[in-house]
Amino acid sequence: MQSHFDSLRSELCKICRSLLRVKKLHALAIRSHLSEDPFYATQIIRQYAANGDVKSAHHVFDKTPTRSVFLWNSLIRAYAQAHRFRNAFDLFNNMLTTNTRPDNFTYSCIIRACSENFDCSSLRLVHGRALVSGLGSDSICGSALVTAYSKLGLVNEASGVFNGIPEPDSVLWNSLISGYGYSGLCDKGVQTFNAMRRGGKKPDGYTIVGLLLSVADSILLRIGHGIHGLSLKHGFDSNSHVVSLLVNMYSRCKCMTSAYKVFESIFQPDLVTWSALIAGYSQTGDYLKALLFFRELNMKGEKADTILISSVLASIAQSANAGPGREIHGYVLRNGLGSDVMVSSALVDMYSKCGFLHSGNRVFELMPKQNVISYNSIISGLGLHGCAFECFRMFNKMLNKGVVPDESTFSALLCACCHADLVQDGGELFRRMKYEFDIEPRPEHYVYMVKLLGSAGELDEAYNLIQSLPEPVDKGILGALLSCCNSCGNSDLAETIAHRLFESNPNDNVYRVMLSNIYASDGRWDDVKKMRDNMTGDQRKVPGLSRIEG
DNA sequence: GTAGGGTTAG
Repeated sequence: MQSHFDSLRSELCKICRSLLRVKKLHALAIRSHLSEDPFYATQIIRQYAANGDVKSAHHVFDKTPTRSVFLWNSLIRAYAQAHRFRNAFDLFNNMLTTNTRPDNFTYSCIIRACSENFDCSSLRLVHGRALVSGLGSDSICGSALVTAYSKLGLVNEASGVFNGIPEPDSVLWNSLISGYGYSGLCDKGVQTFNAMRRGGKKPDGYTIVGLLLSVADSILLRIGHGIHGLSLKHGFDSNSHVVSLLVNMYSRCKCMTSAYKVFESIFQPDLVTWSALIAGYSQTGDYLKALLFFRELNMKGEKADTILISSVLASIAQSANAGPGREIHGYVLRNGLGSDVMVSSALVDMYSKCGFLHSGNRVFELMPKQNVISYNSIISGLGLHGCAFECFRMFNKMLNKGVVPDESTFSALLCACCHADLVQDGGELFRRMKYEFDIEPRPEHYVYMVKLLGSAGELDEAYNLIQSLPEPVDKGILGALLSCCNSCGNSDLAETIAHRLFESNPNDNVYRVMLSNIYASDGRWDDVKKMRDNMTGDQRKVPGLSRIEG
């Protein structure tokens, strides 16, 4: 405990020393009559901003009578980096009323702020102003625009900006490649990369990262291998961004052997790379390895941060063994991370999935501020424990607090209705989701509705719901109805649904097994045999193993 | 001006 306080005190001292240095520098500039010089004032603003003291930075700005474009840019950037977007925009608007014209760096800073604030209309407005100012073919402004549009999901607009710039530099090429990466457009990314090479531009670490971003499925593993080869060829394998993304790419492709090989090849992996490996094991279901590597990291004396702790808690939730979760909860409290919304939400989920709903509830109630994810975690936990009416109360509390529900909130609520067989409540929530909250139902919402209707014996209603959907209907939704036909003993409807599933999933024997079971319960043994004879491949089941940890 | 890890949806 003592060493923990020592380390906190040392961190605090470092911050104070750094801020003290800036204040001393500022005082010195005042004494030397340099504080009103825009050059020195800009440097001091930057130093205050780097130490998180935007108020003092603004004070220096106010006291500087001659305001250069650098001075304006430094304060706008200070506000943008502190996520105080309103202040940054106001300052930008004030700047427009002065004789100091914003330059390409002012625009790029404010463009980035628009995308970080998910403010598409302001982005378009700023883009228009940049064009009027004659910055339409400026690479610096252009790369910020390409990135901003891509991050808001408007990749076509991003490529429009790119095409408007006659001689793109490497940064602009990289911005477009990353834009396709964020959008999951792997082919487009590779095409742009080839065009970049034809244009005589050399790839760098940013290029490789941009390309790797879209490789998120094992179908694309061949392309991932190719990009990996390219990064080795160009010597980017020691670039920490490239390395962590390679680990992440192999994890997303469910190829943990390769992910580990990359990790193992690095001399000193940083926290992000450790985190990518641990999250990879966690997300591919290998929670034991995830925990093992978390312990190894701790043994090295490295400090885990909130992102890493959240990943590890997700692993523990899968393991359904609260012991290590409690240990990590202790670590969280000792390190003052208990007020972090991401960590607390992961704790709520971990406790409820490990069977300790009360502990999860307590963490939830002690959170200084809850967001949509924390509410989703507690609603899901309550639903999992069969407390449907508690879920509804929590949902109302969430609405009263002004927290806007999302798709996952309704997944958790509908799931709770399924657990408690509340058909009418489920139907009402499904309607509210669509019409009151304007959320388009996703396949899992239909799965819950079909399960709800089916388990209440309302198979026709469930079938009508499916018939209202455009083709191709998700196999999970059809599978849910097939399963309900089994419990209700409706073999006619089961045949119709099963044949739709056979057509779209000819190699998936699970639906043949389901239909044959329905035939069996009807005593239609000839049909059972036919169905079993139609199966492909090896049908032997691997025996399951269970374990309970005390 | 461009790049990396994250919590909920059983």
